[in-house]
Amino acid sequence: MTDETELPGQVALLWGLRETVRRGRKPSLTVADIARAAVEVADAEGLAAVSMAKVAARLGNSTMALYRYVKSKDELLLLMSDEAMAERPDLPDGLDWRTALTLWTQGLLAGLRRHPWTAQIPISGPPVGPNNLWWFDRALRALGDTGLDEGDKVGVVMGLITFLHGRLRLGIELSAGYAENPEAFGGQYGRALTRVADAHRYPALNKVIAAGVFEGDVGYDEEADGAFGLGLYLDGVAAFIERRTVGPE
Amino acid sequence: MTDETELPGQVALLWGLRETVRRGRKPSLTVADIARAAVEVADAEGLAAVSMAKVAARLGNSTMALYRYVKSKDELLLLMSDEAMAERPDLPDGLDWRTALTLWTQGLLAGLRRHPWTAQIPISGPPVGPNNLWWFDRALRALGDTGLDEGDKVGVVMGLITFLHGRLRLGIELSAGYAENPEAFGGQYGRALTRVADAHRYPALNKVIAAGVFEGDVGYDEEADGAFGLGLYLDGVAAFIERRTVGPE
DNA sequence: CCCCGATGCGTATGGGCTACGCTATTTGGC
DNA sequence: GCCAAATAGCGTAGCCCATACGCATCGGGG
Repeated sequence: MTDETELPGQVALLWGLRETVRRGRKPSLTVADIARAAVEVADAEGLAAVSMAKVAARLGNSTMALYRYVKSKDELLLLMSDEAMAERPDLPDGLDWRTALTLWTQGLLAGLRRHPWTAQIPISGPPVGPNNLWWFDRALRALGDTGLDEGDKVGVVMGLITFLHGRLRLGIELSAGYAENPEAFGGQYGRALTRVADAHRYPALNKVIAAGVFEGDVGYDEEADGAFGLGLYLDGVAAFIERRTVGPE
Repeated sequence: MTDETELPGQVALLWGLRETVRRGRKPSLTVADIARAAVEVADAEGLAAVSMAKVAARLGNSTMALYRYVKSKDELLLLMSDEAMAERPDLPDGLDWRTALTLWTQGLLAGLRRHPWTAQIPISGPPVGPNNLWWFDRALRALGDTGLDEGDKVGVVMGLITFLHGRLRLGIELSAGYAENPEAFGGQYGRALTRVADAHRYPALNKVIAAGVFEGDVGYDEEADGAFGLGLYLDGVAAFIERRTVGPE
């Protein structure tokens, strides 16, 4: 029971733990090279443009050479989703939990904005890559001195991550769509809705439209919602911490 | 300015507003038929299995026939993402906002659990389909008598939807992965982490592991997080409503 | 009754993933 | 020094996919 529980292959892959080899031709690539090249393609041309052939070409190898490093394209996608979070900002220690989590969120979102395609990669399991775990650890650390027990900390962080994944999809993906196709938004949006959503069946929606909320651009104001939705969640966390630390102990 | 501002083609498609035709052969399908068939395929075999050929076969038509109704596969995906929310539960009126939003959330999540692939469809614009707008309207209605102004209501609902999208990805997609591949989770998860995440670089994470939070199954407890994360957000909303209605007016 | 216009669809093109087997390269053991 | 084993690199080919194009087919208006 000391050591050799076999690691799930994908975990080993993410951490670069390949058995040191003796015989045979030397590898000309590393798994990390491949992940980086794939991320570059996705950043430049979108996730749909990531093909084994294109990634291989960027590395100066043939398509099939990649399969010596990666079992399938799905494995490559897994690598990419860890590589996308590779940029780790400086997060100073010793801040109060709310400031720390706000900075953490901003840092994470900044990274995700650089790789908006992460939202399109299906999630196949809990986080196991080194970069994902680093972010997880830093969020837990921010809650270090709140007096919450470890299980509650995980709950709070999971909730926050949950929120951010939604933010990624709605905010970032939506603004990417906006950048590509502004005429679908703009004043047209509210006007199209009135044409189609009659007041009888959608009363609350029509009240919003009548109040002019959708006038002008609907480009999803990052700043506003970032402060808004996240702020509300953190308010809830604050209330939770108070409840927990006043009650027991 | 009375009427004929051209609707964006995709909006017309979603609402079934095609010009009534006079001459020519009769269509054997409707756009709704196609959307339904595509949803059935995705439910049964996953989004990746949705191909024009498979959808057409299920309808007894040839592949190319679909292109008389839909310009591209992307348009079909748009139709699917509205069709996936077609089931509209009874949401009683006259509840307080918090109960109403909780019920709303549960109803929405129940639908999404039946169509977990929705998380993988890229978002290309604001909601325009009839079903999406129905859900939007009902959430706004739940906030009807809170005294918030219309813009704030939209903010709260957007935040909630943001949260739910994350929930969809992390909760639902993750449990789908769990169902397919339980051995990647289970007790193995915590154990794999200790093998790989050394205590020096991930101190907060290791404290959590040491506390036994990851013992047993990590199947992402739907109930727990549903109440947990959502509850925290709603607590924040409650504080917000209080602030807003006490301050002005 | 005929013909215009719309639908249905067969074919072809260009791309994608990946199984398979051959070649090239490296090194451990003798 | 040399061989054999082990490994990397990759060309080929099979299969599936989205979709452009052109022709066959149908149905109602004149």
